[in-house]
Amino acid sequence: MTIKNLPPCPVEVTLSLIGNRWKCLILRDLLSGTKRFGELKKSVEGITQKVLTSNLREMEANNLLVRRVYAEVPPRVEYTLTKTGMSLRPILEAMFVWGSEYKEKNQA
Amino acid sequence: MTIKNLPPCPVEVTLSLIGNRWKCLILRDLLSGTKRFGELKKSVEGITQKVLTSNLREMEANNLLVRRVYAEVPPRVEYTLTKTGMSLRPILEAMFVWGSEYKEKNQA
DNA sequence: CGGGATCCTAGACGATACTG
DNA sequence: CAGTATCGTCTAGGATCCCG
Repeated sequence: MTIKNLPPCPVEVTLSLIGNRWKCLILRDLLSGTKRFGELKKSVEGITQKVLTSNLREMEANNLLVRRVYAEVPPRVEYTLTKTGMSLRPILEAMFVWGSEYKEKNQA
Repeated sequence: MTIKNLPPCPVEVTLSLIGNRWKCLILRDLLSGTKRFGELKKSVEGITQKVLTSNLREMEANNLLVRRVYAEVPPRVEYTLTKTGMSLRPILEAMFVWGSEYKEKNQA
């Protein structure tokens, strides 16, 4: 998926950028602020480093987040949402709200 | 994914039910009202009947839609969102809004 | 028309080892 | 610590055929 040549339907545009489980969860965890690679690996339950890396790279390429490398030993790499990435918050919030209500109804 | 035993995080709950491209698109097309199988197959661009069927079955099992079969020849099968399915509208709307803005910025 | 049954493939994902 | 590299697995999805 190039950053150009987007689908005609806006919903599909969104799906092409965050239309997978992992990206949504990464997004969820970065909305509260900058995080290191290792922190994300812990908070995004069940993800492997390979998959985490590839998803982060794609999101970086799509301008949803920035990757900042610090020349230290041991190395430190931090990920921060861009303004564009931050603007996805309403979607995640809607998902949070709906999920909460669904849980309440179907599990309580 | 059983309807019980939901993930702790509400966002993950939502993802477990509509966390794939096809379900979101099916949802998008059913929000405007009841549709027949063949109509969905056309409007959900690129989906095969097998994948459409399996996704519809899962969404039915999760109580997001109802399947109504009419004893006619040729057969007619209609799909309608339940109240729960309808309640996902805000998520899809948020995706629509974000996708529109992203397109405008990155393609215009 | 709306599937079910079958077979097959690509790509997503996991596991492990290695490194600057 | 945060990766890259390699290999293996597995399943979502595609293609095709058939049927009530």
